[in-house]
Amino acid sequence: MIKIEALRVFVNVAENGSLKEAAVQLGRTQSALSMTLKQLEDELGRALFETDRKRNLTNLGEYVLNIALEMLHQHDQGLDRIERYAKGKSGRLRMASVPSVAALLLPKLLRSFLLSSEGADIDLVDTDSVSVRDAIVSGRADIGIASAGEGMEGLKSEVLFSDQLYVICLRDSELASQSGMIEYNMIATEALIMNETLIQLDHPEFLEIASRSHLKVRNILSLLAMVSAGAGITILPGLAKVSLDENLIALPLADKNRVRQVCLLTSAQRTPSPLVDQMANHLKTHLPNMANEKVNLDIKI
Amino acid sequence: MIKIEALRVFVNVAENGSLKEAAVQLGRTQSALSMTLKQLEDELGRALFETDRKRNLTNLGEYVLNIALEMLHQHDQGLDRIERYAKGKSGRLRMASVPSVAALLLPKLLRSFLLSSEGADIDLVDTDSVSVRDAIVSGRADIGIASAGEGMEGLKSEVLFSDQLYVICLRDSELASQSGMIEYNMIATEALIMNETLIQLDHPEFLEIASRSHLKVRNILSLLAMVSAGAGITILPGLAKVSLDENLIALPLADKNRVRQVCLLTSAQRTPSPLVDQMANHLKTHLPNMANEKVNLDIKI
DNA sequence: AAATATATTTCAATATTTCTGAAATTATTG
DNA sequence: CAATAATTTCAGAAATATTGAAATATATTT
Repeated sequence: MIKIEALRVFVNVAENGSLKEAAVQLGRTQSALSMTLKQLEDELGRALFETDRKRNLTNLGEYVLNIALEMLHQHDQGLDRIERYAKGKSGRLRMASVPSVAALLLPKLLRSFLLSSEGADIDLVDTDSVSVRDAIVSGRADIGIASAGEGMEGLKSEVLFSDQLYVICLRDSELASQSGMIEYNMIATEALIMNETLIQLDHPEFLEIASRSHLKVRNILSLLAMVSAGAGITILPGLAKVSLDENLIALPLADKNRVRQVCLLTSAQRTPSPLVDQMANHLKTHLPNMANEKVNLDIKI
Repeated sequence: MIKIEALRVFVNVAENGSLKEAAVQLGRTQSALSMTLKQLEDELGRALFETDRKRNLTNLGEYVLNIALEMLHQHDQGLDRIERYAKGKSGRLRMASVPSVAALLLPKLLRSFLLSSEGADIDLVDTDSVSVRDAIVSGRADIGIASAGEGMEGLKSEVLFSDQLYVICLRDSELASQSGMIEYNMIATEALIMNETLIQLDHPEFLEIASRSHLKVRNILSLLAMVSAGAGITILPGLAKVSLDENLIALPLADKNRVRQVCLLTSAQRTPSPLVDQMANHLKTHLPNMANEKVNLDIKI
């Protein structure tokens, strides 16, 4: 059986025109190469070189050189593809993320990820947490970033970071003049504009306030515009408040138990592709710090 | 280092969904395959199958299966091409032959040769012996069939068969009524039409006769037409006389020493391609018999 | 053309890799 | 949960590949 390594030896010797040189390059003895070539010639039934000096190829040698070059190229390329894929450096990765993370943290994170993995294709979709979970369960996405929630059927979830909640109101409002954390009773009389994050909040006092709200806005820009226009106040996770209008202010909520848990989601059924693992690790090691930096940086402003 | 044989094992196991089956097909023990796969997974750093039962592939397994199938196909095809070429079953072969052999013997011979060697391309050119030799020396042809002659510089030559010479004359001529072999003195008074073969004839008596000839015709059909028309007689090798006109007859020449030697010619410089060797062997084993059959068959008619 | 230098092959010992058979372990199925 | 089937593990055996030294062959120089 002709071995690919024998062809590699032959190509090397043929291109060097000498066993000696090839032996150095391949890190083997002359005699090892000599025997390999002999065996190859035996298997072909004819000589590959005109004399035992390896300067000139026979007709067969020329032919084998051509084919072998092609074979080795294809072979090495195939192995490279397999190895890159196995190391999570190539492949297709479909991500789904809530908008705040997608907009504020992922751009920088994905840039660094793509630098280390030439050949990876990433599709990023941003939607609300429910849709993110659904995308993972149904197989439309490989990896998700969303707040913790019910319906964890078939999902593997891991907390990436916790996001403190803030009350967003007009800078010149009465509420803004309060010092310290905001207790629920302090916003009991305010008009609360609901949003997706708040649906998870289950503190009894809050539920009471929420039940009196008649406005729910999904899109963050619209939500903040509403607050700017004096339509009421809202509550948002720290990340979502990074670029507030001049006339708005974010006041930390006193209830430290009710925070948004931002989770990494993957399918519990299928084994992750190497690229998914790679990305999961990348997210787990970098996202928490990035989130903290982002939120703290903003607080100081 | 990932070995091609490990990929072959993997593909076989993945397609069978079981080690047991694959072990039978590959003629190896289960444990051998198990170890090969383990080693492959170690090299990739991750599992190829979901469990140790080989029914379901991981994401990586699927990917490797696809690439490996392609790699194995290319590899096996490459080896096949090399082996076919080495065995003289493929390649390009340029032949040059004198017309008599090309027209009477080669059709059948090439047909049988091509049957045993799918993938061989043959170019056949027919010209006179001098041009055949030139084509070989100059590298325009790989193998030649021509009568022996001077200018053997750079040529390797081997006699394939000897061709008895015949006098060709009108059936109702005076010469035709002679019984037995034809001696030179019997044609001394005839008008001799020269042709390429006769240039090699160096018997003194013949040279004398030839010196009185004023007509040389190269093309055999024209030559025979001349004789038919009563322009004179000529002398041809046995092979050339296989399909004489009704009104012509071939009489064997008495001078047994002056025969046409039909030779196999190859270059003495370059090593022959496997296909050249193959064809040379084919010619050496089959042409002599075919030539005899052809000539004898004709004599009985 | 002999002498010297260079390259390759050969050979037997050794190292490495691969394979096997039996026992142990792990999944699957009724 | 037992019974069966499949796979893994392990140590020894077999097959392959590699080495170093000597022999042989080929180039170069004088």
